[in-house]
Amino acid sequence: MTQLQLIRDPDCALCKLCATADKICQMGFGNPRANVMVVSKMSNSDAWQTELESQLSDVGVDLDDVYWSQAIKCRTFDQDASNADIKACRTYLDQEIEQVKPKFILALGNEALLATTGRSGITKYRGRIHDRPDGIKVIPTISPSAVKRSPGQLPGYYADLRLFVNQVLGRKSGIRKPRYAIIDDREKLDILKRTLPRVKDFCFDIETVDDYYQKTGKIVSLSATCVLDDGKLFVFALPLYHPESPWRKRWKAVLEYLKPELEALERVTAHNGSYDVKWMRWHGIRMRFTFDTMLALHLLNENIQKGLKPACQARLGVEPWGIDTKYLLDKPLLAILEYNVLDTWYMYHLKLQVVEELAAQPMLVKVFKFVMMDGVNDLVDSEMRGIYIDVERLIERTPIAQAKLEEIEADVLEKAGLQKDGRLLTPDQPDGVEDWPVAKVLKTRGPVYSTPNLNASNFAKWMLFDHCGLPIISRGKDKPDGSPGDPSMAEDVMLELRSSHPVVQPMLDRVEWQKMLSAFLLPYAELYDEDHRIHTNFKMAGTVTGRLSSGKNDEDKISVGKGKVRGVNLQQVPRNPFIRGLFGAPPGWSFVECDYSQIELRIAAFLSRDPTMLQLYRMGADIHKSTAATVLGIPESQVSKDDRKKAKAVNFGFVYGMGWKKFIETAFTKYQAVFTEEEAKAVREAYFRQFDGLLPWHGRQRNLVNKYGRVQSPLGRIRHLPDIYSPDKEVRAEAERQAINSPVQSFGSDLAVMSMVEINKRFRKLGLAGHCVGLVHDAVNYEIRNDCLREALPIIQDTMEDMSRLERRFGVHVDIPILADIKVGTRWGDARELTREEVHDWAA
DNA sequence: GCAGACTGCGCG
DNA sequence: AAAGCGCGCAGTCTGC
Repeated sequence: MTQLQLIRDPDCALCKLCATADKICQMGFGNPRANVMVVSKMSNSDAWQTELESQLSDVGVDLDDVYWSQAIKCRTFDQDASNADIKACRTYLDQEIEQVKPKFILALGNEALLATTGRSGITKYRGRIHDRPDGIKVIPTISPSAVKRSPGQLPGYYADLRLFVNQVLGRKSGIRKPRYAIIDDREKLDILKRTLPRVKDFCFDIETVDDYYQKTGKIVSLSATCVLDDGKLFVFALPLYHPESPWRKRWKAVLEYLKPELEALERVTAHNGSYDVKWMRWHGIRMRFTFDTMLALHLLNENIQKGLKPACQARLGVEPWGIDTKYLLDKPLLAILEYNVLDTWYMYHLKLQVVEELAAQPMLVKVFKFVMMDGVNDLVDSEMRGIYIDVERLIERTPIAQAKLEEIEADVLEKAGLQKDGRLLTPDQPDGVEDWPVAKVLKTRGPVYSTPNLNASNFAKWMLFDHCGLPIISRGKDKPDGSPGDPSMAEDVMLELRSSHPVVQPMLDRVEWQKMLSAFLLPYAELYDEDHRIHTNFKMAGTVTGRLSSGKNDEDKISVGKGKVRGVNLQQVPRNPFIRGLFGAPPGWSFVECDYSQIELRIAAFLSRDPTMLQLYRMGADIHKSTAATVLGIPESQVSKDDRKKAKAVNFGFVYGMGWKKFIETAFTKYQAVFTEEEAKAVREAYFRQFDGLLPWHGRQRNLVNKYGRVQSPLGRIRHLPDIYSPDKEVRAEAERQAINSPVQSFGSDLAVMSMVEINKRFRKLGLAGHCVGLVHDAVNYEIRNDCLREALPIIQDTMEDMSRLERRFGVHVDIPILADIKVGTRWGDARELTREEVHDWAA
């Protein structure tokens, strides 16, 4: 003990915390020879310590064998510890570890994770075993205080604690490992082929190298845990492309051999099956899958980690398993097969659990089936098909944008009074002048540009705020060391400075062109395939509300730039026809976009029961126009197009709880509309007088989330909002606003997905040549062969607007009209909106 | 050279 | 009294 206390430095000033700490540099306590060290963020209060001890005791930790320590040795609640503070403090913890020599460390919270492993990101690393260079095993989990704030985290937290104690006691997991058949000769392959028709549930997983659409893409193995018609389990591993595999040269033929049986499977289960199914379809096996454990987990709790491994560890208490899948072909085949099998084995057990939980909530089962599973299977088609891009236009427009950008940048430098060819700012920059140039550039380790970097870089900030002398209106976040953040170059700031200096306007202009090039034109040029199509990756579990997210695969995010990697976000294609008009339909086909008209506002009317909104929608009135008239205090007939646009900001903002302050801000940045404080307050008041059902609805949602910690969409989708239990009232208020928005957004998005599924179904039934190429929250995009337009257009619009399926499936009666607008053209950006008559009489 | 934090901006 | 919501990605800078 004395030895340990010697580590302490009561005069420590390595970080800023000592300024407010009630006791500086406090060491840990407990058994100085313990096998187990528990590291918290700071020293715990007595109450916390008692609770923590009882939790650990619950799962079987011997409290006499524990040394209790902290990442931060100074205890203070007046300021937050930054990563730098934690790192500074590590010296004491390291010495403690050195002296105590524990075999296992339980790290509670991100601070403790950082202090014991040097890694940051507790949600990523929790529940995994980290081997320190000194041989000590660290198991991180979330902090007990996070669990207090979010009681939904409790099961996962306890699972991590159990994993920890199992490691300490050398215990194995609850689920025994399976025996499985390795299909490595013709006879076994035939047995498999004969067995597949008896399979009632096929829980499968594949191991792969590279991407499915590349020539180098191979399926290394396929495994499944199968439930047979007699209820027995059959587990197999089929080696495919691997140096040690008997099928290494015939792996595609093997798949082809099993194709009829695989395609006939009744129930197919996978974890993130979109991935596996894409591979199978690419290799000619037209599989649909019926149960995705990842999507089920997401539906049950949108806030938790959805990976197979963390989920199984948390729910089944199994030990971490797995191999490094990076250079799969160099790994021993048997290890791969074992890993592959375990994935399916645990997936099967996971499914047993989640099926039970879903079954207890019949509404969720329907969302799962009709929105998620139906949706994800159709989205796989859309992703694989891709969206057609007009390569000629792309090639033509890219240099236009580049030239425009160069021109603007030259203008910027000229207006700033700088030379255009580099960092030299004034002629004959003498050495030692305290200016931007060489000295400062060389001090930073970033790239040294031959031309100035006018993005929000140090150079640009120097140019605007030092060289041109613009006032600093707002700054970014404070630096970790407490110094003030960098001056902001955000759009609203620039807009405000526009009149102060001629350099500002071209700076504003260049942002738009820079973004177009770097975020759209250049990536598109890299990503289109030989059929001139661009592919995205839709995630059904990518958002907390049930919306889809779109973009690259997670794995691909790292390797982007190292070659052609698929995946572009098709939900953020600029509305500007210069970009949006690049997408469209191939020759002979048309691009059709059908989007719900003001869907979220209609849903807000439906849910809030606001009489005025309901009335307006039932009359077919233009609610944005009406709002414009109300807030501007003018008759509707005098509302201009611009006024209507402003009213959109009003509607969408106020419906979800925006205050007058934020309203002034968004009205200015988004619509260049200037409101004074009084005007903004008056507008807000007028708005809620006009729609006097909205605030009571907000109140109802607030009550619900306060009472239950969650809210539900009309279809039963649940949004868990544990932040409502936060001691911080701003955090609670945020949860309340989310409680208002969530059911609306959720319902709207489920409507769009179900419409897509139904449209696809009807197209298939009628044999129409029309394919969904994307879904943008409240809009579906289709490519339709021209000769099918006549039949297809009314189907699309009618299906979108038809709410009778909802009534039949969910018993939800939508009592206001839901309308969808339809646009047809050869290109997305150029498409023309059709009247109802035109939709139903396209031939003309 | 990589990873993470942060800003800023594209979409609904 | 005050409070929009939901995403993904490019780019910069910093720490290691």
